[in-house]
Amino acid sequence: MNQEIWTIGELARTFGITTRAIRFYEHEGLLHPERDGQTRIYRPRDRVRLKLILRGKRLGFSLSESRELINMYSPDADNRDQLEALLDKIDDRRRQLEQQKRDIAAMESELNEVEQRCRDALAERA
Amino acid sequence: MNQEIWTIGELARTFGITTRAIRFYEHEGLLHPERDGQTRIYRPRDRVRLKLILRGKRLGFSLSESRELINMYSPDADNRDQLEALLDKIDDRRRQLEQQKRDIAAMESELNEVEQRCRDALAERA
DNA sequence: TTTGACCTTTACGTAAACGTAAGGCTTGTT
DNA sequence: AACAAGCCTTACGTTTACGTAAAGGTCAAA
Repeated sequence: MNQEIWTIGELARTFGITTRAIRFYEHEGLLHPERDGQTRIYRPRDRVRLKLILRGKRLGFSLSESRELINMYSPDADNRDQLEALLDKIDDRRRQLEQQKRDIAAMESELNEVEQRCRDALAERA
Repeated sequence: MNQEIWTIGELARTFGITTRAIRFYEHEGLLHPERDGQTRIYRPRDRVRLKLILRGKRLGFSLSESRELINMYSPDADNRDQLEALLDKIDDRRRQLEQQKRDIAAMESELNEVEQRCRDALAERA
C-alpha cells in the first residue's frame, strides 16, 4: 500500500468512495490514469487529484469548479493574458473562501448559543 | 423595504435568487410564510430562515442539512434524550466546520503558491 | 379599459453526481 | 476444473435543486 501505484479498488477503499465515482471523475476529465491493458493504474499524480476533488466536495465545490482549481495548480498558461486571467481567478477563489470563513464563524457562534440553551434546558430538568 | 413584511419577489431580488427557488424551499418544508388570500407574505422569521438556507448553500449544505440546522435553532426538544441527541448533532456540525476550516487553509496556501509561480512567470517575460 | 407588473398553481424538463445492475474478461485459490 | 475476487464497459435509474413554460387571477397606471 505504500507504493507508488494503486488500483481503482484500493483508492476507493482508501477514500471511502465507490469505484463508480472514481470512474465518473475520469469521465468528467478530472483524472487520467494510465492503463495496463484494460485495467486502470493510478500514480501519485492522480491520487493527489482525487484528494483535491474530495476536498473540493467537502467545501461544496462542483466537479467543474474542482476541475478549474486543479487546472490552476498545473497551469498551461504561457501568455500574459492567460496568466492575468489566472490571477483573477485566484482572487475570486480567495474571496469565496473568505466568505466561507465568515459563514463558518457565524454558524459556530450560533451553535454555541444553541448548545448553551440546550444545556440550560438539561440543567432545569435535573 | 424596511418594514416587517415582504413579498416573494422582494425577497428574491434582495437575495439574488428566483421566486421559484423560494417556493421550492417552502415545498421542501424549510419556509412557512403566511398568506394574504393566495399571496405569500414573509415576516422576519422566514426571512431569517432564508438567510440560513443561503448560508448553508455557500458552505455546500444540502437543503435537508439546512433544514436540520434550522430545526436545531428552534428546537422542539423537550425530553432528555432529544436534548442529548441535539448536543451530539451540534458536535457533528462543529467537527464538520473544523474540517472545512482545515480545507480552506490548505486551499489558501495552495492558491498562494500558484499566485507566486504566476507572478514569477509574468516577471520573466517582462 | 387595456396594458403591465405582480402574484398564483400545475407540470414537464434538466444538469449534476453518481447508484445499480447486467454481462463479460482475468487471475489466483481450492 | 471451478469458483471467488476484482477488473472492465454499457446503460438505464435516481436524487437534488431547481428552470421553464403554460394558464390564469389582481391591481394600479395610462
